[in-house]
Amino acid sequence: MRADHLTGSVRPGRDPGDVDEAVLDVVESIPAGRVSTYGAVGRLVGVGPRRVARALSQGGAAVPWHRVVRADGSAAEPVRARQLALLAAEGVPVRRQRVDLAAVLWPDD
DNA sequence: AGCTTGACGTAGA
DNA sequence: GTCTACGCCAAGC
Repeated sequence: MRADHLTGSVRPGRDPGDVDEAVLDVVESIPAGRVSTYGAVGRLVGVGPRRVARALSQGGAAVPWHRVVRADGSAAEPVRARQLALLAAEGVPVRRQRVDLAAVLWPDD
């Protein structure tokens, strides 16, 4: 349980921590060799894409964050080079710094 | 309290 | 095909 000691208490339904947890859980479930997008993950979890990005920048170290790219297949700038390298190492088709989402987008089936 | 920033997305030029 | 503008939503100052 979350002891929200001081900060404006918790509201029923979804605590921020739970949302982040849900996002990380989805990202963790992305199969190797497949790639998803911030928007797709956000849709599965029920939050906006920026919330997904925020969650990854925060606790992405614990999940395969490199399997999440932008809607157009490009990688976020702060991690661009590293992400593309990791994806290429998994056999993900990358064309001129953009992932071929048509081939590896998850979920798609 | 308001303003700025950010691992985004979509639409229009 | 690329670039710009605007919307979203939460965190940080």
